[in-house]
Amino acid sequence: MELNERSLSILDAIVEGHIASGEPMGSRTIAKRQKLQLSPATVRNVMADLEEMGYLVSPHTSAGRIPTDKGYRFYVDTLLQVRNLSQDERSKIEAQCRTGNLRTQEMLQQAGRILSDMSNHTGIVLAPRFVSTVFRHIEFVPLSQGRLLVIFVSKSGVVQNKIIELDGALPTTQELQHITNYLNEELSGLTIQEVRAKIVDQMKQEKNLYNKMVSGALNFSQEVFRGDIEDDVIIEGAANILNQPEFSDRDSMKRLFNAFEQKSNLIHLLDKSQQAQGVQIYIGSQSEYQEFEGCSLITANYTNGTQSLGSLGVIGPSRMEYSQVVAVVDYTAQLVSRALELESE
Amino acid sequence: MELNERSLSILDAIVEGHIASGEPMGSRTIAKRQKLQLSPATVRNVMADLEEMGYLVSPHTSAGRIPTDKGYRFYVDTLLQVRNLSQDERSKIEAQCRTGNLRTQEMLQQAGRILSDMSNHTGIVLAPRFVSTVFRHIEFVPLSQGRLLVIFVSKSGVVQNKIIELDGALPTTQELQHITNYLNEELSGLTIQEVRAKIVDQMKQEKNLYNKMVSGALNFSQEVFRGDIEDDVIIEGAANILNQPEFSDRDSMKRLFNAFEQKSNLIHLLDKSQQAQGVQIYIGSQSEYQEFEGCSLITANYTNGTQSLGSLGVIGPSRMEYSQVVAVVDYTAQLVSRALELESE
DNA sequence: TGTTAGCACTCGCATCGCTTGAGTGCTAAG
DNA sequence: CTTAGCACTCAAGCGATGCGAGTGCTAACA
Repeated sequence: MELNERSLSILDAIVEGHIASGEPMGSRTIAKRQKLQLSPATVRNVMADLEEMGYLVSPHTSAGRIPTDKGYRFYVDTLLQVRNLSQDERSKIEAQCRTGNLRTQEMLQQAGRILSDMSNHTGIVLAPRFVSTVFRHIEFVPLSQGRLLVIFVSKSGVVQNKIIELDGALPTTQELQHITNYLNEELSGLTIQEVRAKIVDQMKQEKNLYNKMVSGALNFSQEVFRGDIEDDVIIEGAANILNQPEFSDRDSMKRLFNAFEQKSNLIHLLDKSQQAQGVQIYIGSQSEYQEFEGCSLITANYTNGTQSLGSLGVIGPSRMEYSQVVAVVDYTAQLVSRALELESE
Repeated sequence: MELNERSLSILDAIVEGHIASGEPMGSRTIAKRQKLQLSPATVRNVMADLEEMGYLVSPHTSAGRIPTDKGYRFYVDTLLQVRNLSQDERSKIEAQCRTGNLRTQEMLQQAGRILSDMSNHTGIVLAPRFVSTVFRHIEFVPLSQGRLLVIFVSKSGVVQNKIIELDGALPTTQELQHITNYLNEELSGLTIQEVRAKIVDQMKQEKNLYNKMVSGALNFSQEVFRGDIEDDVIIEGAANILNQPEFSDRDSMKRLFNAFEQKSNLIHLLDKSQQAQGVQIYIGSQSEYQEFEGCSLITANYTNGTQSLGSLGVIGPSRMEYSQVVAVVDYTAQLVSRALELESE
């Protein structure tokens, strides 16, 4: 079934009207604000069709219509006109985004705050995924009881650390120094993924050489780079959830806040979006996670010029001003990309 | 005005009853549950007195009485019987608190989660204050554009980093190596505060020596240790706020969540409690911050055996089971202290 | 003098019935 | 195909009412 010009225009008016007012839209209201002069009755007929096709529902018999998830989906895919940010808004974002000599982590946090402020929803940022960051520097600090603190620095200046526990003897300070030098020289400039591959590769080659020093270092390195460092999600403005009338019932609020605390599902979604180009929009249950029922998630990936590093976005009720939020997310992602590009020169 | 035995007992019953049920307590209810057999009328008389003295209020004419902040204060100071944790609860906390080879940061986060879970409120942990941690190790990683990444490791294994921007020339790799060695040898084992003092001290001494190498290093070090690294607050279970009927209105929820996001006031309170010994209880507006109206904060400091490092606690509505929460906070602080004690051996 | 029973009074809250108005679907005429 | 008209539905607001929990006061009692 095709949607003709008129249906599109009416659907558009309903979605935008509902986004603006929060109320169900009635035929009269739509008929009034419509350019093409139509009577309420006609609008009602079209609305009935749209409801049948699953784009609209009415919350109860004598109320107007509101968009379904499918309706929103169609709207953002087909009807949405992304507005341009005003000069004012741009410079506001830029001013906030002054990287100065912020650490990358702080810069990303700042980005999250901007997303939250400018959208009035919740801003989220997936920090550069550890396994795909470019390795710059490694350092070891012996702790007590055979435990070794390993500090990684990525090319973009993100610091991560973990503790490894050694069954055997702790390397001597000197050995450690050698290993540190070796790793810093050999592995700098590779991503963690590549580092892992390289270690395995070299272990094969060295196998028969019996170069004790190197093979010891390799064994040790494998230990160091094994296992995951948890990925970091930055969430800013979660309290804005409380402003949204759609989340007035405790349950959905609780669900959302739990999702924020658990993070794992959020990471999964953001990760998916990191692998895509440009702005992605996930709507309600289509995002496959129950927690996000009634929510939309607007994300974009950011890069260092060549490679996608992470993603950022906004989460809020399905009824949000997509036009505004998409623009903000897009622009913020661009700024972050630019900052990281400079950073990693 | 003195409170006699009977008044105390009645106040106690009112506070505990209200904590348990959430409802205002009427004279009949109290008269029933009372050991000393009294008629409702007598109880009413006493209640009227207690109200006059500011320990109770009635939300409206025909409702029972609820405790005021002053009432709660009196209750926790005088009447509260801290219950002992059951073996079950203890081992539950211990099991969760398994330090394993967690990093200190993770261990503290875990503690926050326990506090939240066991109390059904929000758990907060003030990580060891940076300026009073014992310095173990420092490392420099040059970044692009004259910026230098400085990584600090404290004795307890907490990693902090910051970026400094150098106006002048970046030291050469070799100079940096020297400075690193110098700092690691000279300063290891001091707190950051002491480090700062020592640098200033040495600068005075070296002033006339024209030992270029050392004075260069000192100048540089001063730069490195200048300024603050923000203190870290871990907040777990913020969503539990949503379970509390007392925060059902949007406003107070919003206030609280904003306080969580801003953190600064929370840090201030926790810091105060870090300097005290044992369990502290702040009630409602007595905590001097408006955001925490209607809230109580129960905290305890933790140590590494010799020195107070930070503090942790639970924040929730004034109407909370103090008896339970105080026990949990106390025990968790003990466990964390013990873990850090081992750590820093 | 302190305690208690009794009683009148207050007030929040839930319930019920009513009205109102927004909105719909259907039908028949243009 | 569009539109006017009409009967119908239903949420929401409003006022009246009754109920019950709880109080304060007074007078009687130990």
